[in-house]
Amino acid sequence: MATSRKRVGIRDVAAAAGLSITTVSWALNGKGEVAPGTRERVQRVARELGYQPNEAARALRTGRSRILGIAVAHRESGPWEQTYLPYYRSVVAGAAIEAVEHGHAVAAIPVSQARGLEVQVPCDGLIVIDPVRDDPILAGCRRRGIPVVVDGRPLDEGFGDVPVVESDIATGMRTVLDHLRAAGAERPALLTGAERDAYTIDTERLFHNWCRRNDLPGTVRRVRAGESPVAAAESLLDRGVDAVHALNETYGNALLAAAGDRGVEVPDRLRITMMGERDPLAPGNGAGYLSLDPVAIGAACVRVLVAHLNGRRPENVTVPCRFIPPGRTPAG
Amino acid sequence: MATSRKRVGIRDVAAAAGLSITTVSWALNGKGEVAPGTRERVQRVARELGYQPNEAARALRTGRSRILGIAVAHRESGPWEQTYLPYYRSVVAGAAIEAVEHGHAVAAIPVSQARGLEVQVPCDGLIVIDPVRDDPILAGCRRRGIPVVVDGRPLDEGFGDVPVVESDIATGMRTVLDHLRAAGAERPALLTGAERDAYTIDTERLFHNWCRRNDLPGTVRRVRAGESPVAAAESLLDRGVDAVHALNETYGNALLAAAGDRGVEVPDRLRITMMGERDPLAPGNGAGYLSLDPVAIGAACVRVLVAHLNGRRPENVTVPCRFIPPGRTPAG
DNA sequence: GTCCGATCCTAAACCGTTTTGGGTCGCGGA
DNA sequence: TCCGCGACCCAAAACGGTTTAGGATCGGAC
Repeated sequence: MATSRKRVGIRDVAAAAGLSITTVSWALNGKGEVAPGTRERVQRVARELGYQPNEAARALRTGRSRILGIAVAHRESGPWEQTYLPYYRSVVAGAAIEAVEHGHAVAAIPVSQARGLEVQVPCDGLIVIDPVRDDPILAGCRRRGIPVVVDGRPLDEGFGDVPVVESDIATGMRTVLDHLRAAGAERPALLTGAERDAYTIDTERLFHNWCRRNDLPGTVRRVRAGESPVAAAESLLDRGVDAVHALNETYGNALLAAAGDRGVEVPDRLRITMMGERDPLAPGNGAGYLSLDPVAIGAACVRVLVAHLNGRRPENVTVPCRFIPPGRTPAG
Repeated sequence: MATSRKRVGIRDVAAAAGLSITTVSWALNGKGEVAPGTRERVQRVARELGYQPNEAARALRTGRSRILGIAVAHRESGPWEQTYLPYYRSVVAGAAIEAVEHGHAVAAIPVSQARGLEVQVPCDGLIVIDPVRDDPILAGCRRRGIPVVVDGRPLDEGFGDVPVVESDIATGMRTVLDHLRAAGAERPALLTGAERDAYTIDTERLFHNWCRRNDLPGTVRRVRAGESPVAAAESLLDRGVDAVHALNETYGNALLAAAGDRGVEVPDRLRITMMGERDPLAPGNGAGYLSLDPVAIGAACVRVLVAHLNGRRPENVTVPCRFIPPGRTPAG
């Protein structure tokens, strides 16, 4: 073993087969005109020598690295990790699985608020999740001319040409709120956050509109920065609401905890729904879940990006949410 | 806008600055001897021109792509998705966050049982999760001479030299079982699976040993292939056990469901623990969790791999598990 | 016999960097 | 004056593939 220190390159294969490197390249990649017998022989020799093409060289020449970058925010603090990180993970997983169908791999590239992409890697296109205002990544990609798709409505003007993959939270919110109402809600509430991102703003707006349309009083409680979500949940329950939708799983769990503390039965006396992932097979906890279906979103991003790479005109996509109604409560 | 169709390369910067490309490369990368004023000027020109180096070319020349591959299994079927996929996601997330500290990105590369890596990308090293017997990926990496680290004991002989990152389930299982005993268990049981992988085998062995050491009768129930986990859980409860540890979250959830069905209170009349992730902030469901801490494992894999890349002798690492004791049950 | 197209193959250019091995210049010491 | 030396910079050679442009061979049609 350890036949030689150097890696075996296409030249070695050509020499061993007594052919030119062009012919070897053609034979292995199925291009050009090569006699069937020759092709077969080349493949056998390559296999015997254990030849593996240098992907960097190939990427340089062809301009394609077969890598799709996905910019994942890299904050470690507090509630963020509870709510967004799981989302990102699932998007990456969905993207990775879809990408392989198109011959690509997915590279998770951490980004920081300040510097944008933390590390430069060769990639054919980039998926940007939740772009921020004046997003340095979008600007960078535009400069470098690499195709982008964003998940979540971009806040900046001037990026009207980048394709967008979005969750259909309009329909999702309607489903959830209709569910709450059908379950008997008369005083619905929303437990939301102080952050003014597109998702929060949209959720609040949809809640307001739904309440107005249904002629119901809508209570909105924002968890202030630094405030304990459980405390906020308790103060909300004090206001006599009978159904609450939570912006994310952190807030939803806070509601469940607050309800548990004061012995309010879920979902019989208090209906709770929240945005978040939930394993449908896990024992129910009385709450309903509206899942953004991040795996589907990741997959959709990849499809749009690959279409873009292949020169097809990319189109915006909306991904339906999944509603998981409350299951049976555990332990009786 | 659209000043030119071609991307701006280092030659353009050199021309604009009236220097050679060598000097530009040195100025931008902080190598060689360049007059401070010149360096500054180059940086300014490069910024003005929006120069971004071609990473593929750089990777070809330097032999480093700054990408760490992570081979994630890509099966979609049944219980696998419930238990292993979340684990992989978290490993990838942990690896990505750690990798950026070392200037690398992490590429998730799906693998198939048959073909091994599904797509070839340039990467400096590879993390292989749960290597299988006669693993084609390990063999491929050995041929190509690219560094590997595996998570989970490799089953093959002949790979004694690849560094291993492992969960310390020996200590973890002791913690869990000691917890069950302290909570009053007298007839402990293990709900395990039919798969004969290293993790299952080890878990069963550790359970047996612990029971023998503690002079307690140990009941083992394997969920057969195709059998419903809930049915298996019920048949186990029929045997009069008072504490059960489950191999994974699927089985643990089945136990919770079975207990709920027959009105057995958890954890008062039946103690349940399981391997699996659990958000410590989520409302408790009465079960204890032993987390493999996949985020920490991903991070450890990256550290070991980077050490390997930098020529340091890589060492095996064991990552402690995290035990999350049962929280309060929801809704009272 | 010559011309032609089909078929198989080759030499060389190319992709955009990094790195090697000097080259030039000005200055101080012998 | 000449040499050595440090500081600064440059031309050209890698890196390892893919692709282009073209050369050789051969059978068949005229």
